Amino acid sequence: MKKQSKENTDFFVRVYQLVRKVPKGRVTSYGAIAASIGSPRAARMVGWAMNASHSSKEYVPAHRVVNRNGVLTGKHHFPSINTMQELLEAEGVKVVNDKVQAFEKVFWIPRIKD
DNA sequence: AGCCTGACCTAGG
DNA sequence: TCCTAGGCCAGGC
Repeated sequence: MKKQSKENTDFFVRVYQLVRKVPKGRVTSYGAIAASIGSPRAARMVGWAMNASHSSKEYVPAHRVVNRNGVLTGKHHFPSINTMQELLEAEGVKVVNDKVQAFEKVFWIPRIKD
């Protein structure tokens, strides 16, 4: 079953919808998202999708997406390198040295099923 | 159609 | 423990 629904949402779109489901004050990892969409090895693509997220009409909380180490690897891609951290802190996520504190606790496991 | 890039992840030295 | 190398998938040129 290669093709799924006619919607056949592109890889990017799938990521966007999933990231949008990330609750405030929580973060997730690229690999987790990739795995949730069915491509655990496409973690890189997730980041790429984030880069194109600005293309998405809907708002995508890319700041809630970090790498497996809980480090804000994508902070450099934000308007300001401090934007990502401030956004997270504004949501209650503590970030120190560009790294999410209590990452395990704030880590949110994405799931397609609502 | 082929080569390069990228906000990652895992493994080996 | 830090550094290097490879694989991975999709998009851009």
